[in-house]
Amino acid sequence: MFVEIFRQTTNMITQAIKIACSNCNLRELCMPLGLNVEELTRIDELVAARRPVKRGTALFHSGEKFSSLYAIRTGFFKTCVTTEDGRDQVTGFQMAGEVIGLDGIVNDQHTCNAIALEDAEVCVMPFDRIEEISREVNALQHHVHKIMSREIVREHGVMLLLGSMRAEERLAAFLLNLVQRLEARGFSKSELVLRMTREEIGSYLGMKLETVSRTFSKFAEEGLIEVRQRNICILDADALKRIVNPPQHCH
Amino acid sequence: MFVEIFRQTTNMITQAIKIACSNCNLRELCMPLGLNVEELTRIDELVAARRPVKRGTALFHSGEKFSSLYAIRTGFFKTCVTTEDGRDQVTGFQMAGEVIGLDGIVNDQHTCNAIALEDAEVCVMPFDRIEEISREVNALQHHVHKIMSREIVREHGVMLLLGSMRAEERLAAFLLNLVQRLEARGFSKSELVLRMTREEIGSYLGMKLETVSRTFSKFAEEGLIEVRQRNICILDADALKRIVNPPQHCH
DNA sequence: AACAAACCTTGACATAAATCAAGCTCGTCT
DNA sequence: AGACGAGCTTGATTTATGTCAAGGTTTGTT
Repeated sequence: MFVEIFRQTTNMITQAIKIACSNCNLRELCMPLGLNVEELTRIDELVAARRPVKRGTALFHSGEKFSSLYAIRTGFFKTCVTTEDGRDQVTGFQMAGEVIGLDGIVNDQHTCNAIALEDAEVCVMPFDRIEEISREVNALQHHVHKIMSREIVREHGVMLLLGSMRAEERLAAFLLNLVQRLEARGFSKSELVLRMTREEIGSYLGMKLETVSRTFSKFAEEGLIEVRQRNICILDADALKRIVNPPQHCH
Repeated sequence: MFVEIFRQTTNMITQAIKIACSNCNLRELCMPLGLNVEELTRIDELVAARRPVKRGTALFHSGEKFSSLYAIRTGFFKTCVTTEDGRDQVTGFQMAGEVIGLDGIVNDQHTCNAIALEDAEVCVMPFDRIEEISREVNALQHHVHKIMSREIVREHGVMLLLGSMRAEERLAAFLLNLVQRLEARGFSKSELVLRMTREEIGSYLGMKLETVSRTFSKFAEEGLIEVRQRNICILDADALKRIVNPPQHCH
């Protein structure tokens, strides 16, 4: 009996601690900075629940009713859109601290699928609650706007990549972007483990998996990277940067 | 003296009428629906000014400080991003009732250029005012979120197009999208005048201007459209749709 | 341990689109 | 009116990437 109560109590405490953004080490990634205590308390009400997502399963599907945004706590996701005729386009890869589900707001239903590429956990933030608290906490309001604007700008970058770069440039840009985001999360800036297949990379970058593979091999031959399956080691980041942004000729 | 006062008075009235969203025939395109009188009054405070933009000139440039969103009243814009090495990517074409400038929110400066493709006029909506009124008018708050979400979803569509479609499919999708938006504004669903060059279309669709031109010619030969310079007449919209979404085989 | 299923790599060949080049059309400026 | 320039079309050729195919590696399962 006593043991049971103890267990319940610690569970409740654990829950309370687990759910609170104010205690979350990812807070600086998904929440606004410089909040006072009162505002922090309000923010803690944002997250209704945590939800685990098993590798290979969907956090949400295209067509599903939209109700919440999700902040990734752990794990790695891809989002992809599918056409009627079965074409599939990966629209992004998301990691801890990033927010997904923004596509669902406009028509109150999701327009893409979010698939976990490894076992993951997300914070479920009901959107009506976000809007409610946004009205009171200005910093949150602006933060939401920034997150959406950031996604728009990111997609501009992808359009540039897809619309005007060649395969090598795309893959170099992709790798640099990944390590840069991983570095911001405290990981190495030279070693990384790809969580996605060559085919998923290819879909994102608008090229076939064989071309992805060949381009990896080419980079490896040239000594820019080391490839062992999904383990990539970046040996010459500057060279990759030069591939993305060829230095100008002065004529 | 009397004449002067009269002139000033009518000017003020004209200004008041011109500026008010509540009197604007585009309101249903850029503003939320179903507002009460009180809310409408608040909304009218959103637009600080009208601003004319001459053909070929920029509404804003990449790098410029962000302060406002712009609702297009008349005219036609393109937005484009430029890389250090001079590559240029058109990220969108915008027409009356659409809102531009969302890219500037995240870093407080614009990340793309907005160029008028014909003489235009925009409503200047200072963003801090938008945020302020959003806190009071829930419908506006949600509307802003929807506009941003819509842009994200639109860009997903462009990524699909750039990442997985062939030249003909891209151009067909482009034409169908244009007439669909024009139709929503009361224009013909079969005739349209392109406001942009073949090169700008090509930049948007990730292909060269020659390929755009050839593909137009091919569609014309096949009787799907009629092309006379920038005047396009859509003769067989269904065929264009079939190009974008090839009908499924039943195996 | 053996096997299967994904996933990845590499080669040979095919092709869509880019590039290069020439000439045309239309609007506009002198 | 004539000339110029921007924009467009079309042809010939090249090239980057896709396609098809075979075999290799890793991981997970019975």
